[in-house]
Amino acid sequence: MKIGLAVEALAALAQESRLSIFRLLVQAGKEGVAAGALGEKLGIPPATLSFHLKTLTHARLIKSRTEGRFVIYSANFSEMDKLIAYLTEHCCAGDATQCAPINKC
Amino acid sequence: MKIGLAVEALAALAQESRLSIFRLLVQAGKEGVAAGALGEKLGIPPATLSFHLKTLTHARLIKSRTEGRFVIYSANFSEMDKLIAYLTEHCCAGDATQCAPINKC
DNA sequence: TTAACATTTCTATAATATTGGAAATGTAGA
DNA sequence: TCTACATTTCCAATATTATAGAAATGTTAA
Repeated sequence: MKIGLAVEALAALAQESRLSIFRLLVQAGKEGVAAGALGEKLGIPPATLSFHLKTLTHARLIKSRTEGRFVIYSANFSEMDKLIAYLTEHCCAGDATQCAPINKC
Repeated sequence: MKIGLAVEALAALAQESRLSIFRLLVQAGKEGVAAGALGEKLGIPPATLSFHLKTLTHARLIKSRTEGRFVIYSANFSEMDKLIAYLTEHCCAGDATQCAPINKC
């Protein structure tokens, strides 16, 4: 992963509404959640929600598919894992015993 | 972890200089690196570096100790792990087989 | 094709973050 | 104490981001 993409992903998550959206989608799994349902659950007006969804999508953290009139969003798990790997890369000068364990997803 | 702290940590990492500083410290391990050495390695002027170190410290992602005239910074590994756990919490509606594995530190 | 609905784009305003020079602070050795 | 050095604070200019109303777009069902 290149630093620019990591910064973009972190910036996308560094905002309360977007972090809530992302975590909700992580918890929802592959099936995802419709845009409207997200907005209703989080109390975010349509235009604002759309702005945040675009930001998360551009950062590759979420993806969407269209089903009829609905746009269903879901987390991009492999990109999340890449980001985490980037943060922990070459941790502790190679001495893994120094590092606390990371919970598996 | 509360969402406000997670947002603060992510915002701290969502900036190229700070992400570089953090990764350098993650890779350095417990011993850490002096402020000046960080600035020199990354080509960041003192005032700017100090601003970024303060931001990372306030977000609890790094910590410092004083040794003579030097201030030695090091990564706060347990806080990093908490942040990662917060992002992946309750992943995939409890179906762990849906999720890609996360590399251990 | 018309009406209802879901979502996005456009736009302006308000709020927040980044940068680095200059000065201040604190530490150590002579 | 005096001087050199490491780091931080102060400050102002500049850049970036968040918000949400209104209008536009696209989809479905009757």
